[in-house]
Amino acid sequence: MKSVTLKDVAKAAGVSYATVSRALSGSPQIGSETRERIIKLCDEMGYTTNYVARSMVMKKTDLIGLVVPSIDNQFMSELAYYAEMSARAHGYNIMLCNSGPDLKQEKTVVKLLLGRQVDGILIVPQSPKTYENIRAYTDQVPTVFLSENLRDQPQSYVAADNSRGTYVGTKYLYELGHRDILYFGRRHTTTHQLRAEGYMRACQELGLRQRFFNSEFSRSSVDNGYQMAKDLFANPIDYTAIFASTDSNALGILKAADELGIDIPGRVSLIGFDNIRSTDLPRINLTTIDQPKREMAVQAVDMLRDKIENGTQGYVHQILMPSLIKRGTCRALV
Amino acid sequence: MKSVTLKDVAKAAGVSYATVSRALSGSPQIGSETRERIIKLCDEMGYTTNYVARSMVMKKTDLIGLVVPSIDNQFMSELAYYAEMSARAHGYNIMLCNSGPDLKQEKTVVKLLLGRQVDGILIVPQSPKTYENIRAYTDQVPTVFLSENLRDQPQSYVAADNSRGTYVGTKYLYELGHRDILYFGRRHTTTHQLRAEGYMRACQELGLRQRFFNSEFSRSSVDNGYQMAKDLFANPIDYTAIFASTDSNALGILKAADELGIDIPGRVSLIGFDNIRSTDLPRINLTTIDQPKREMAVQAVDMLRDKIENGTQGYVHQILMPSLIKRGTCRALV
DNA sequence: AGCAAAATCGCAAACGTTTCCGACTATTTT
DNA sequence: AAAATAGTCGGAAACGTTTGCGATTTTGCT
Repeated sequence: MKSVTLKDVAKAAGVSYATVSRALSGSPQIGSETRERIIKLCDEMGYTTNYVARSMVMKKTDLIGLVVPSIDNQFMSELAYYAEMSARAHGYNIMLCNSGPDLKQEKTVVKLLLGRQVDGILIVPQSPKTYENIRAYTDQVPTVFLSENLRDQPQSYVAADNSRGTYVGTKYLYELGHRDILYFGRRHTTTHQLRAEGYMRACQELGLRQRFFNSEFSRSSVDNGYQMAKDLFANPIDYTAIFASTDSNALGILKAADELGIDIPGRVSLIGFDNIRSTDLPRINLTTIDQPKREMAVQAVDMLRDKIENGTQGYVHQILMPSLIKRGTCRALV
Repeated sequence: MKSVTLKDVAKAAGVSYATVSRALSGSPQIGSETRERIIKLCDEMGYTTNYVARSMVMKKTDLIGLVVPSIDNQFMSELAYYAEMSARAHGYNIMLCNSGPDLKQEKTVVKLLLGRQVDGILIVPQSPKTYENIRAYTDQVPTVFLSENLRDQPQSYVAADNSRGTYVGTKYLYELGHRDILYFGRRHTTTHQLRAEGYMRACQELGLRQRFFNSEFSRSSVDNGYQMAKDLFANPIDYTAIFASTDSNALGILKAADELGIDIPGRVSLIGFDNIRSTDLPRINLTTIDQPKREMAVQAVDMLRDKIENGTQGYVHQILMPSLIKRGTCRALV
């Protein structure tokens, strides 16, 4: 359990440990024969540099704190995957924290991350209140928000163009012949406001009536989508398509519809948003709007690296293009 | 960006920084009035203890390395969720690494984690070769394997009783009236050997013929399940049920069957293994064997904590009970 | 009131690394 | 041949914390 230190190999090599450090770091300030001798000795002795000691003097941990509401969630775990891969490719490691359901825990974990001396924080906010919740810390360490649109708030973030997503989605529905499109979902976060706005803009251009069915729940899960959809379907169905603000909600709608014998897409077409993995499953085959999760994640770590390594100060907002994924839950009307 | 240190609050309080340290750590070796005064001063000044400096002297980082093949995977992200929650509840943070597709990357990341001085490593192996692959490191730091059954190898692990899972699954199928049950899946890891064994044992007890259809792929995804299933269904269907060694494979089978017009569960019943989230989706509703992911994760970090904190040496094998989840893809034969 | 004991606090070492600066050697220049 | 220069290397400080030990003060007891 006791690991070999610089001092150990220095003693073995008969040099000072400053020399060993220089040999490893590739400093020009050292002879090439001694360097090679030391390097060989290092891996013979199984030396690996102690990053916590290194971090101490370098005042840099090469650590990025990644905080997500819950990693147990297809959307976030996909983001996390790409973020970790990209971060590690650039020499960073990821410290993962679930910010859980409440704001208190979210604040707790970013405080923890600060104590860990992370070089930067990548956070996908759990609620619109997150910005205020952790604002006291965001000026202590480079921070970028991920996936949530903060509009023009003074905070760097990368998100999909949510408004455009719903816009092209309802246009697609229109082209399929749909004239009565219901928008299903909450509008409590900026992201979801934008999604609703994209729908509204398309409706205006197309001369369509705007119809909303709002979920009052703050968390978007298939369960509450299901509950809401049962309420929805208790009323007469005077629309031919539903735009769900979220794939999870769309899945809930699908479940309710199946139970009630409402044919999708026969009776009503359905389109979701996010393109989480589950939408591509057999029998589900949900038409949806893709958020470019890979791009979002790598852009976010690039942005963060820029702040960390170059000390870039201002706030940059990166908006990525979503794309329509045509699958099986939208029917063309004759 | 410059954070306040012990020395800063010591100066402000007019005491030595040793005193401040003791005040925070709750040492009895300090007056209660000075303690409270210092503590108040600390959060006035926004002091948070620097964990890297602390780790340096304590020779303990309170860090657990979590390495998974890819966090982008429902099964692993669920494990990761519970592991992080449980770890943090006990004062540990999680350093997340994807071990990627190849053994080289897996070895690389555990070496990295060693350099990071993590107190322990939690690893869900990417292949049966993982044990050999990282054995050089597992005696340098407490390590527990997660989800993969290592049989009686000298390595602590926690896994589900895979053999029992398939055993009760095929018994269930039998009770439903099925007499021709095909086992679908690879058998290259110990875990999958055990699953196959459970099936075989049940078949022997029940007097059933054993039928196998093996996937030669090493990775279990819905895509290769789909490819294999298309091959399978090219042959005559002389069985009434399929036991898929994995939910992912089961999903692939479902896809192939739907395309070919083979009714599930009308023509053939289907049961999976793992109980990943997707199996509970509408229209999928896959009958499956649940791995108790939450229990597995918390038991794994408990085991790791025991090694870390108590220096427990030996190898302990924790086998958790799976359970049958009856859903809609298994039909009773009249 | 005097002394032992307990309580409280400061000093300084230590953890393992990086890097500035100075010292020493070998090489080149005048 | 002497001096300047370049090339190598070691000494030591520094990063921010914890903690053993000693010093000082306060308390308790007779």
